[in-house]
Amino acid sequence: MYKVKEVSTMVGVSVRTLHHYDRIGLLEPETTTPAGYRLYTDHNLERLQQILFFKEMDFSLQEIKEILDQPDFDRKKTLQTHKEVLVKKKKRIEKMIKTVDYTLVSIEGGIKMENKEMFNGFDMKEIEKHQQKYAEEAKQKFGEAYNKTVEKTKNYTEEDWKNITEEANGIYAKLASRMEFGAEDEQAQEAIHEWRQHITKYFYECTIDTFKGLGEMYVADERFTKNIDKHKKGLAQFMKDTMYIYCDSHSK
Amino acid sequence: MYKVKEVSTMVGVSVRTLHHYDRIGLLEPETTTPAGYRLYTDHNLERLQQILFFKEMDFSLQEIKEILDQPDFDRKKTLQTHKEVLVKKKKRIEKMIKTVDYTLVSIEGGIKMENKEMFNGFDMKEIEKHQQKYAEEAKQKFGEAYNKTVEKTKNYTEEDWKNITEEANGIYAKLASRMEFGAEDEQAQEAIHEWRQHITKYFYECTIDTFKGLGEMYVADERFTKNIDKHKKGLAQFMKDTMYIYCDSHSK
DNA sequence: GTTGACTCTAACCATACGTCATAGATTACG
DNA sequence: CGTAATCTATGACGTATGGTTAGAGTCAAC
Repeated sequence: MYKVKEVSTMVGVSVRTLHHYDRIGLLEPETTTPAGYRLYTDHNLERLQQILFFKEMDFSLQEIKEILDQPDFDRKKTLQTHKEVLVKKKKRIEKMIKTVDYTLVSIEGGIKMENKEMFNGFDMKEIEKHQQKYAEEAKQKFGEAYNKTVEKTKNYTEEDWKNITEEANGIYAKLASRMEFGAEDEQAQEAIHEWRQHITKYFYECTIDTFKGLGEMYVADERFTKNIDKHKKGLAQFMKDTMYIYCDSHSK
Repeated sequence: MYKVKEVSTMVGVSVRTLHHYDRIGLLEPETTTPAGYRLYTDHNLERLQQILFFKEMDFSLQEIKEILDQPDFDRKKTLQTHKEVLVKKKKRIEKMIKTVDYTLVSIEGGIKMENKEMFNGFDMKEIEKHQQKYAEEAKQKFGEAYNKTVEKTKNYTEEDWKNITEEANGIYAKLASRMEFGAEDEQAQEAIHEWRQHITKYFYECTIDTFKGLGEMYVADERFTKNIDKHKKGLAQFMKDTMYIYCDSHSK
């Protein structure tokens, strides 16, 4: 049980923010002392992490509340939708940068910029319309099945997790031991097949396409790479190669 | 003289916004009727355009007020500073997109993401610190010379502008007439030299580097291209090439 | 028992307007 | 000229996310 200050320094949010989240019902502490002190559990902290994640993604607190409170919510679709918004924002910022560049060159080069041209790149209303559209769509999807994806893992016990982790580690070890024989090594291919079965069994149906994309992610995103290379240096790259061969020979 | 509704539809802002800008002293109408109706002049509209420009650039209304009211303000530096903020924002969004991608793949591939990793890419506080730093710097620069750049052209009369435009058109015509002879044509080189002199005389000291950058902008930014090609199709490209040769032979 | 660190609630502040509500002004039309 | 429709004005409340006091109670240490 943590008091506000502790949570505050641990997670990096202000005490006021915790008060605020409590008031709007976004994050209520598990219990309070007789004196009214808020006491947060680890469970509360987890929710706070989730809140911060979606906040980083630029969801509003209201939206986050709806997302987290509605157990039937499809996180995946929401994230995909949200990604489109982000891409649009990025494009808008790129346009802003371009316009600033243009303005700077204009100042330097003495070109008189007509006001109309100055605004050429922008169409805020269009952008806002899009954002609204996406927001509405996202809200409509709020009623859909949340745990199609997440519920599956949500109900795993500590015991389950231990087993899953052990199995995974076994596969990692097998793969690591075959690194010297190259990605086409038969036993490596067997192991990588096991890996796909593992994912499908415990997490999500892992199609060939998904599996291939996953492999690419292993080396493209350092957070994956670092995690995997904990077992053996270079394993991430090896897994990617092996997965590539595997997918190639399994795709029709 | 335009009434609120007219301005509103002309420029595309709400009446309420005009009221607001009036109240905070950002944009006060030239006069009012005895009945209190706001009457805006063309001059007011120009200021409104400027306001919208800076707003698009994500300046706050307060900042815009300071920028526009302080005649000793260096727009160029402010824009440069601001550009850095934009670039940072862009990078942040890119990270957000990456994290969303990561999360999606994680969901699909069944990788359990540790919370700490989930936040790997982010350091909001750092970003905010930077933004604040830039904002402060920008504010400090607010006292500096505004019209080092802009005042020069600000005092030009209609007559001046007519002459400048005529001279510019002459140079454009000369260049257009030499397009068939290629960028190294002597007369083209002469004309492009005149163009640089023209810019330096009427607008801003145009160094070789600036001139070269300007030339690139002519083809890289369609707003420039379109403007220039009004005189003759392909002129922008030709000017860029000619400027390139010119700068090459004049550098050092 | 006193001090210092921590906690609580309440309330005001800021952004950039949207959204009424109420009332006066202007314009169009018959 | 009378009336309706349209436009305008001010005023005030609401929104979102907390920051920032302010006054007061709580807790642990010395």
